[in-house]
Amino acid sequence: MKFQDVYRVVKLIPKGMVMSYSGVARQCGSPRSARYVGFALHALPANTRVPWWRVINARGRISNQYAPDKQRRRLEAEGVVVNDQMRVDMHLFDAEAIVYQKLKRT
DNA sequence: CCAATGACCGTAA
DNA sequence: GTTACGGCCATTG
Repeated sequence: MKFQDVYRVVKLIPKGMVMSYSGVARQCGSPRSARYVGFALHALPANTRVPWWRVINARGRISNQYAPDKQRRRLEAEGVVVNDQMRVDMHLFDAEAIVYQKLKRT
């Protein structure tokens, strides 16, 4: 599992949906590397086209400490509902199953 | 090479 | 619902 593996999976998250760090790690084939996913996203340049804002923690919370407001605005712009505690309902917006199907198809 | 470092997670109390 | 802790592992210095 490398940075590029993380980016490849994150790019498969559809607009208007989210995925947890651990979910991304699972779909990369390294289920225990959730922490590393955050490390990979942190390393992204500002102008990247990798949709890093669609990755939140497993409890549905925005845990980005660097640009939480930007992340929230981008999610809401796509139709993702973020409540006043920076939380998203993972039951409604989790894209892991969809990403899994996309990867399976290859 | 080795140790430290994370935008984390699951379990336990 | 909460806090605490150990495990995780590619990258970096």
